[in-house]
Amino acid sequence: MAETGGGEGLLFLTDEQLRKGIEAMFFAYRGFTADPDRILEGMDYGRAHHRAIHFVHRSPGTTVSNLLMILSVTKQSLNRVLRTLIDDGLVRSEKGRVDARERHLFLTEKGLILERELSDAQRARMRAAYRAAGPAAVQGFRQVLEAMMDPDMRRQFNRLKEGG
Amino acid sequence: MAETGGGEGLLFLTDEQLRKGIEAMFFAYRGFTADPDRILEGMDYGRAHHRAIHFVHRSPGTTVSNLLMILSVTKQSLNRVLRTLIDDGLVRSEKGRVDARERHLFLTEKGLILERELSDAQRARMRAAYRAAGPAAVQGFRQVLEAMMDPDMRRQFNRLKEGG
DNA sequence: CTTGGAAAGTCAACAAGGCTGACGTAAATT
DNA sequence: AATTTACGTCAGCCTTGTTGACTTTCCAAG
Repeated sequence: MAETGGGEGLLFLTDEQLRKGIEAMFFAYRGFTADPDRILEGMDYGRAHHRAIHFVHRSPGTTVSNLLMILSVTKQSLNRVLRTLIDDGLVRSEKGRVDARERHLFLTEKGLILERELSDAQRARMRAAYRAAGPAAVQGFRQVLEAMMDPDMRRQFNRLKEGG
Repeated sequence: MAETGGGEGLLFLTDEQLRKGIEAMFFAYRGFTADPDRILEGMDYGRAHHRAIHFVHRSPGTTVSNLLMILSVTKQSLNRVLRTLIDDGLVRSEKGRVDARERHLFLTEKGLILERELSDAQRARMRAAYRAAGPAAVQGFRQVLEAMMDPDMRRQFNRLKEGG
């Protein structure tokens, strides 16, 4: 808990420990995406669609440029994904009332159904991991992840945490 | 620490908490790969080359099929990456002595130099995150990540932890 | 009112890195 | 001798990222 003053307290910072952490991130991230990937294969969608669906669901009415910042991709990349989701009736794009240049994005009923299926799967794995590790571990998990983000992303992350 | 028996102890398993964890993984993984990506852009290499270099360095003399299991890609994908690394003199491929069908992979001097540059950058970020979060958090981080892996990958991960 | 710039959409072309399928070769195993 | 294993390679396809150029729409400032 307290700042470890002595030498032995820093054993968790050895190169070997760090390497284990790096490999853990690598293998865990695969598990993290495995279930949604499985659901999406066969449909015409991929991980990029999942991400768009997630963040539109997360912040209904968000704009395209907002989404661009969060996802850190080019508008061409995002547009290709968004185009198919809109054409397939999963996402609704609504011209802004205050600023008509902006497009506000929402999930349709159909979109909500897929979102639910994807996030149920992903949450189930997360829940199992959380339960297995316990609440104290979860807190540590969150702390390390947050510290690992780029400052810009940490800001995005914390904005999402608070605001709707 | 102990198994939380009551209801309040399970607050960390709410959908909202799980969603935060999911988004934390998403943003953190970007940070995790950002530094090596930056180093590799401009060279003819990408994240796939980094992964190959990492695990060859990790287990010198490992075979191609071994690497295939760890990376979970097809031999065609791996071969494309390995081919360029061998041609560029970063990786050495050695015919097996006991089983001459196998190829054992090693980093050359040149390969070790790039590996060092990449892993220094990635470890620096990891170290900063670990230091900021503290040893208790790091332990929790590792526990949750390990619980999140697919069983096969967890086996790979733990095999790497022990064996050279 | 005009003009500059921001937000969005679109077309085209390209690259990385996944994938499948098919085929070949050398070496080990049966 | 026949089969299986480990590896390499050719060809082609898909997703998802990239640049660059161009248009439309619209807000806001001059």
